[in-house]
Amino acid sequence: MQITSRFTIAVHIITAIDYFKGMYRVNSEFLAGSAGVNPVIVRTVIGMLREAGIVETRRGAGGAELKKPLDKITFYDIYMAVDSVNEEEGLFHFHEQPNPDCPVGRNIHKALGARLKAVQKTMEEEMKKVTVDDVVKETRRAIMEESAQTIESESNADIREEK
Amino acid sequence: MQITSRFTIAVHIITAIDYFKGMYRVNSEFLAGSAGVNPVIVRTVIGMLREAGIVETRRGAGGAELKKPLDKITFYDIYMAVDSVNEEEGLFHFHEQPNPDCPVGRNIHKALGARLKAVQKTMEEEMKKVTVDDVVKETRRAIMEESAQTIESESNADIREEK
DNA sequence: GATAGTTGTAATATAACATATTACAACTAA
DNA sequence: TTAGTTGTAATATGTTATATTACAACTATC
Repeated sequence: MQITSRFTIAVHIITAIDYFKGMYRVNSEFLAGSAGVNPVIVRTVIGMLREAGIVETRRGAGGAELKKPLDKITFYDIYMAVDSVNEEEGLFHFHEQPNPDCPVGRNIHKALGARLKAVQKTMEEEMKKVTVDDVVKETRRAIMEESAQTIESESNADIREEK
Repeated sequence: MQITSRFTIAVHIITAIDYFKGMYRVNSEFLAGSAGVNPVIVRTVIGMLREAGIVETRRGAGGAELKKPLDKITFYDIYMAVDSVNEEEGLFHFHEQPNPDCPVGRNIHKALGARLKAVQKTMEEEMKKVTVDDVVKETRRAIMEESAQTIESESNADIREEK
């Protein structure tokens, strides 16, 4: 099982909001086109990012913009914002009915649960060390290299642009 | 989304195999009763643990036993054995159709994927540090405390036993 | 202030996947 | 030979994520 794609969609959205700001009206339709998902999903994810104070949106006119500098938005912030993992249940799925009539069944949960929580914590701490800025910078670099190659190959000027 | 309960079931099974060895015939039915899951699930999980060289089973007579000492079985071993996370796809679910006509859409995957893989790696390294022995020891301690309390309270001798 | 375009959200549908269940052939200890 | 068990396939059920449809609330702009 995997952590919801809302997480990677959120990172994509934030990156795109930053990249296209000023160039396009960055609304849910536009972002949905970039990420290849449904506009309603984008609105849902953006709604969650808004509640977390990461983006700002406007009805009517449309368009989203960032409320925090990229290097202050960690993977953990996003992970929490989009409810990547159920708060109560945690990352690991427990089998729910260990037999209370069995000594192992009624006593393992505590020992196991504590250790799984610790593993999850380790992962989350690691996510605090990564920011969207890291992704944006590398993505921008990749885009530049891409166009550099196009020029290098002296092919022609049909540089593809997003619609 | 969560990591499959096969993982916690596997830890439970290994713990129970150790705890009840010699006392009961530890077959899939018995273990299913302890963990509160279907016997076929137990057989499936045990099958995966067998392929990983962690347990041994016998047809006919039934019963499973451990092939490795508890302190040599790490959470990571089990996590890998029961395919907790899809080998190719990883822990994080990527939105699969980022728009190739969009510079962000066709360039973000690499930067984002590398960082998610690193996070996953951190988690897995942490899982290598925990062994089933840790869980078994604490569970045994809990069981002892439990019966100590029963004696302490001088209630009576109706110490519950697994069926 | 009417209009056109957008967000926020509910309701529902579809798809994907995990777990449960049924069934039975292969096997083994006694 | 028998009784009991494993291994596994096939199928059912349940749960969750994502997609889709629909529309009221809202806002910039003409």
